[in-house]
Amino acid sequence: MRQPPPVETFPANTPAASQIFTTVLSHGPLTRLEAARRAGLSPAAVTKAVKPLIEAGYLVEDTADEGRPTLGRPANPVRVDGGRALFLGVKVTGDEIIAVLTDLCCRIRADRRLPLAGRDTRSVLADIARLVDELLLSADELGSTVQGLGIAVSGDVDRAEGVVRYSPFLEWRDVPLAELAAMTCGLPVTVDNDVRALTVAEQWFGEGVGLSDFAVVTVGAGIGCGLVVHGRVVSGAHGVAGEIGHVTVDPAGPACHCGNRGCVEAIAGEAAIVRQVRAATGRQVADATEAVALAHRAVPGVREVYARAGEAIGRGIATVANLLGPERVIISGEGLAAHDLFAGQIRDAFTAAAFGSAARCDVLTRPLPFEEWARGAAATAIQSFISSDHPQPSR
Amino acid sequence: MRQPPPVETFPANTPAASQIFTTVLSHGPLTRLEAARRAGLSPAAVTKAVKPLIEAGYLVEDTADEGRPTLGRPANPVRVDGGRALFLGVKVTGDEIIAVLTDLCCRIRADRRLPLAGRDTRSVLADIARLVDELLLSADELGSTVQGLGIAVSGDVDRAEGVVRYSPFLEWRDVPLAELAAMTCGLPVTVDNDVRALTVAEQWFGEGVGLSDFAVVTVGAGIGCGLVVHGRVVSGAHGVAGEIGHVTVDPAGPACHCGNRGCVEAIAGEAAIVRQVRAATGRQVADATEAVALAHRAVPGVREVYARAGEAIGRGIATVANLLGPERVIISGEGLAAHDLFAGQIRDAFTAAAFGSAARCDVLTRPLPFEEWARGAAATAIQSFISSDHPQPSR
DNA sequence: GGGCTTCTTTTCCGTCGTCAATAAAAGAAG
DNA sequence: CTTCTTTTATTGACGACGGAAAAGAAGCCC
Repeated sequence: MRQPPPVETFPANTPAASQIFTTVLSHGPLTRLEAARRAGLSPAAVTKAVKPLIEAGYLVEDTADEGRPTLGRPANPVRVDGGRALFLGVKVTGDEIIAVLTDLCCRIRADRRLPLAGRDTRSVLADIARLVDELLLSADELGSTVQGLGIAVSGDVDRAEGVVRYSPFLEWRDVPLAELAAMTCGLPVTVDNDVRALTVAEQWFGEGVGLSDFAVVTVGAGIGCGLVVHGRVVSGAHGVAGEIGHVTVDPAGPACHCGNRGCVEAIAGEAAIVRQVRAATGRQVADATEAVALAHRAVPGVREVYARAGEAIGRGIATVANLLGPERVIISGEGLAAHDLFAGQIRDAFTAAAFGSAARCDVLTRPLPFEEWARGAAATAIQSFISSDHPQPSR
Repeated sequence: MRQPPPVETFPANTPAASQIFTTVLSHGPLTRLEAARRAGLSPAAVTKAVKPLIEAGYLVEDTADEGRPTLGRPANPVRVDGGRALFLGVKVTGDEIIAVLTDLCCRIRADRRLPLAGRDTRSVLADIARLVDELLLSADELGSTVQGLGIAVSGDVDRAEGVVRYSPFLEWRDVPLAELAAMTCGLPVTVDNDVRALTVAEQWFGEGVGLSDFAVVTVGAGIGCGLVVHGRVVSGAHGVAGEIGHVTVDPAGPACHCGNRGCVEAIAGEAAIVRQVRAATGRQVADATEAVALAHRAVPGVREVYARAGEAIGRGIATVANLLGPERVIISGEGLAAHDLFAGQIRDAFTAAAFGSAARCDVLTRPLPFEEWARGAAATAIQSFISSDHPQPSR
């Protein structure tokens, strides 16, 4: 195994410094005055926080002198130097591992995929280590060092403890993944639920920037949901939240693997759609791609399946909006390949079922390449790095 | 109009002091060491925070020396002196006003009810003023002074601005109620949504004490829901949240006044139940009380109506649990008069529809006398008083 | 080159909370 | 009856942090 570089500590000890850095990270180049206003702090505090960050190379002065007002001393915006530090993000599914190398601004610099050799902890860890090694080489070529590794797993994950409590796809229970991976890779490791990781990425680097209340809904094999309330990602008292996939939208609907009937996932999940398309056409349909193709060829009955799926998703989103009143809902996921097939139904069902001001919620779709999941994992690593609450690799 | 007493300022300027006071308020008598542990502060901080609070009379040393361990210096617990300050809580419905006088510990000391003379702002304000005056007299008899007034109104309320954005029952739009009432009564006024006010009361003085994630579901004329996430009451980006009443539980269900079908409220709201009981029995049924009576007399078809209502409520609660993963759900409201008629169904439907760990959520029912709504309003006033973010009466 | 405006930095200061040492209040031991 | 032990509370020194205000800096305009 390659020896990873020594890990630095981030020179933002105080809450204010951390907050200012995050503000600049999310809102791009900012003058000190603007940063102060955005973070609700005094300009003096910004100067004090920024200085060590510039000295350490995490921030740089931006000499973009355009659109400057003609009067007064020119502003001196600062921005994050993305190349200053690199991070790894790994998404583990039931079949494969997707890994990305990102910079500090969470831009993807390299990526790798690897089919899963086996689902036992040992095998998965070995596969992760292999991809990590490859990406560490890419990092060397970029002339920067990797400061953390984020791993995203679907299921019940305790981020604080770095433990995968239960993963249905991997059939894992109480696996201390952060500790294990830290020992294997020699990097600080953050482990989180995949949808929450994606939500963090949206919150810091995507369409959730600056919003204190929003939701991310992922449409794919499952239907997931990440929630941000009061500016924080919701984890629930028992580590599980955002199970929009198992919100009942039709008590008379099809049975779901969860034991209930008419869950969103039982109508709009990938498996459910494939099953319904098969039933409607009487043809062999292997996967979602084929189902979409049939729909686009206007095979009778297929579009109706997607319409029903869109309706279920729209109702689910309306439920979230009615309960939490988010400012925005970001719909994402592999399932958006079929976007044109149900976008209208999502919108209609949402509008119909959203109550009062909840309808003012902004619903947008955002196509999501699969690497995005891994990028989410990297975002959690960046978050941990900045908050300096890294679980130290214990070896 | 009686001259109300001058308003004091609460001697807990620092966040830590405020937090320690709140901790003692919610958790009853606490030794300084315990309070420190609970609030996550040093014992020294507690001593410093407690001293001025004792001097000002808000805290008193409790000399309850029972169950003391036999060794070491005896602990010296402190508790809040409820009688030190009084508060008024007013709940305004479409028909009447309920007002309570509480002490600092939010114990009800006196209460009044008054049918609404009219629904226009002027008339309602006059009625509020009348009840406030009466209760200020009671306050004099108790030998303490009133430090704030809380008003709870159903609908879309902006607490920070003290404005009722929209109240369907009163047909109000953008009424600056806090300012108006402050001028009329000469007290600091806090205005909040009624369900949120009740949630605050549960959070500080009820079954939500010590929980960072829980929900309050009210069953009555409407079905409401207050949410606490990350220890804070959720208000939503547009001021509306917790609309569990308009979560769809059966797309084939009865039409709701909100324009949708199969909302929880359209099945389990008071009006819906009365309508269904009428249809099932063919009898004249005036209100919920009669409907409950019919059910208790085992009139055919009536119990089924309640069973359906319980199922709808249970599903709604399961939806909340699936999305937010609260630690507890507190079911409350006037509708609980029919508690025995649907408690079983609520529980069954919840268990069936709750996914994974969400089912570990603790669902409890809590009968709620109508004054409790007004007590919730008082709780918001207490909260404002302690946080010292009182909107000053501007006159 | 002053004057003006706006952004940034510096210096000083008050606040707050922790640390570590000390005091206090018992019962237990001798 | 004194001293020790144990636990709780208080004190005072200290350091960190962020704000206020004033000074400095860097342009444009005349």
